[in-house]
Amino acid sequence: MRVSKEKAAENRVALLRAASQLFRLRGIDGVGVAEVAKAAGLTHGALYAHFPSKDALVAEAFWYGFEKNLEEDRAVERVRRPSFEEHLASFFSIETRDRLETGCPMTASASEIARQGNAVSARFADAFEEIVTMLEESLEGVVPETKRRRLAVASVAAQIGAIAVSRAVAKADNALAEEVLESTRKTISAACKVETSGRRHAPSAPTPGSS
Amino acid sequence: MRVSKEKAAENRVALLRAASQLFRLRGIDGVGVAEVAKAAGLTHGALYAHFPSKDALVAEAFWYGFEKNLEEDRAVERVRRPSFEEHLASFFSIETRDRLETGCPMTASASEIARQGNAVSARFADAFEEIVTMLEESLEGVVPETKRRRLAVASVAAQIGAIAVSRAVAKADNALAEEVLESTRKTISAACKVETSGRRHAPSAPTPGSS
DNA sequence: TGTACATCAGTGAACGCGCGTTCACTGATGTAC
DNA sequence: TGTACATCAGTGAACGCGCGTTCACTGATGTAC
Repeated sequence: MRVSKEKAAENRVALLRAASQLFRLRGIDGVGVAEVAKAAGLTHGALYAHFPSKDALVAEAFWYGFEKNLEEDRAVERVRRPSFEEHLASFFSIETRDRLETGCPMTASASEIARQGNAVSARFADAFEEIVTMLEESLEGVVPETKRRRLAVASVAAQIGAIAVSRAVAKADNALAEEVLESTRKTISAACKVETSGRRHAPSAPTPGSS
Repeated sequence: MRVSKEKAAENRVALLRAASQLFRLRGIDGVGVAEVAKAAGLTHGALYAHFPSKDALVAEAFWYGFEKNLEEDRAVERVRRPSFEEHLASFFSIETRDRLETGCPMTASASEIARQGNAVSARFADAFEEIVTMLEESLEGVVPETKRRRLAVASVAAQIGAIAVSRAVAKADNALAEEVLESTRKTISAACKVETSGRRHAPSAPTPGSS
């Protein structure tokens, strides 16, 4: 039976949320459309009233999950912009690693995205750029302008790797899983410091004392 | 019909090679046992004479692919041990990124491994440690002993992330894909240098001049 | 060395199951009068 | 405002297909005598 426009819009969001979480948790190939629809409180047929194919659902669900994560970060930023070091502490935390189904889809599905179509690849690239921009802003006044983007790009790539590795080895060797996060964080932090030391660069912002 | 012991052993290796390459290329959930068997020149039934389940095949195929890659590196090392910078140049190269089905299974399947069982997780942890040890050796005489492992762990984690990201965005934005590799390599290299500068550490080895 | 026979790697049909997608149908919604 | 009706989100059966796994069978291999 037909439902109201508002209800239909709600159902669409419910489908995206369910798809997004399930894909992160069990992989894109590991979840069927029927399960996504059921988790959203619908039958599989209804899904095709909202998305033309599973591929289309994957692309939109990836973007939905990414935006939800970024919104949280932006909400934090409205209160106070976190420093680069604070971003790193969050990126490489055990909490981030253990938040699989609600965490960043880039990290949860990194190696699977390479096998998806152009639409998903483009969404991934956009998402990557957005996170890089956020990190670049946190480096203003800390690192010379010419180095900021390079450090931000490397930080995001390293984070995606460290979280994926930490999740992969966690079942077999939790100590190693934690070491990977901490070692990568420290190393990126050190790379940031080497770009900072020995020059004056930013207009006026002070370099905050970091451990 | 029964085959000779030698032929059976060859078939087992053919199954592992086919499984290993197909899983890297199209994902663990994206390849069925029948396709693996066919690629090895057998029928699916034969696969179960060698492996009790697909799960067992996955774990063994992962290790097979990893060992094949490590053997190549060891062959190179027998001629001349590459420097840390040379390892980085290889880790973050476009050639490495484009070698999906014969490249390191850790990189090809990073985010999928987290969803596999304990056996695969343990194999991943072992593989990670082996690569870290290789990198640590290349840092002897370059970086103080206490920092070597930290840098090696971070380098491998960062490489896995950078390659995964580069593959994910390549279809949509190849310039970004190349930037990710280069930026991450430079940043890890900088982190290595900051640990080197301003101290004497290694017994007697000279620090090679690197660009 | 030659013969008889047990072994077992490999074959291919069959199992139940879930996959992505289609479609005739339902019935509340939203609109035209 | 009340009535008639077109719209379309959602239902659920059905489609062909491939999945992982099992198993009766085959026949060359390897072994015991």
